[in-house]
Amino acid sequence: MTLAESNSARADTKHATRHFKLHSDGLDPESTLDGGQAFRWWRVPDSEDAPTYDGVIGSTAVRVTAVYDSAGVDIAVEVRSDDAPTGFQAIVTDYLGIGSDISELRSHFADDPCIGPAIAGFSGLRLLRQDPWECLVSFICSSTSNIPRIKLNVNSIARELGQRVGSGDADFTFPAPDVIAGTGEQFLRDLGLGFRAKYVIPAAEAVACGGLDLFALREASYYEARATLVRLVGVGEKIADCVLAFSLDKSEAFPVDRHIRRALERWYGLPEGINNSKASDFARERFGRFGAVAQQYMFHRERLSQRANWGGDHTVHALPEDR
DNA sequence: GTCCAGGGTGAAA
DNA sequence: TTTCACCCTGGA
Repeated sequence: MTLAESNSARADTKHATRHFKLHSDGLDPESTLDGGQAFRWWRVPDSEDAPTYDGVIGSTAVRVTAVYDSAGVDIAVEVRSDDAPTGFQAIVTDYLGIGSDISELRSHFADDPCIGPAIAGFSGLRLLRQDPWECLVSFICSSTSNIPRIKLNVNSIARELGQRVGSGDADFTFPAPDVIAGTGEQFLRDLGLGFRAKYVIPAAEAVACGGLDLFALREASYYEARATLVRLVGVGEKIADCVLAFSLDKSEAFPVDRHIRRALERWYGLPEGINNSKASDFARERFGRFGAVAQQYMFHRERLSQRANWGGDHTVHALPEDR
């Protein structure tokens, strides 16, 4: 759903349910919402017992909590905006990737040297289905950056140019392409985007004028969609693959960055120094339509292995267990 | 305080 | 195919 659609839907209902639960089959909010797919989710302080995140989906501010009950882990959603669009429960379900069958990934790759142990010990990581425009800008911002800074940049854009939809510090919509296009490169530089500012503006103009229809890429083939995205200045294969995987339904996309390349070299014997494009080809060949989710498990594992308290033996024992 | 790495890309060599 | 500049923030 586009921002415009969600805004018009919003006018229809003023009385959406403010609290609801979703059967998520064990979704883990931390790794899914704050694991590097999306950059506008914030951990609610002191929520160790029930990991809780605040964020905005479309034009609605929400609070997402992992609930542990007798039926297993489930997800509780609280609407923090004044109202929510019709069918908001379905919108959240869609956004969170609930319904994707993780058991199929397990059965196919249980014996995989890298992600086998990861999915055996930890099945809560899901692929989000984000808004393509926000996703595109987020990953343009990711170039030679780090996750804290990407979050800073993307949230600065929302705070300065989006509409307020809640009382929290980060409760803003992500601004539409024409709004961003109307500001200019210097404005984004002043927000701290650095050289990435000169990539965001042309992308915003292309989407705003209709020259680039991001939603149409959901219907296109993987290679066709990737070729389209890569035409944007500042969007190479890695960033295109992230947008394709996290917002455009391309489950075979396999973004390769320095971490993933290192993992592929270590676990699958790829020659050291192989270029990212070839590494991505190898992974797509190996993982097929599970590429995108496999890459997330790989990325998650690499991140954990770098944290001191997770040790460095890279075994299943170094991974968090299902609760 | 300094130093350095960080979910890359595009242009030049 | 390889090398380098591009911005600048957070953490060591």
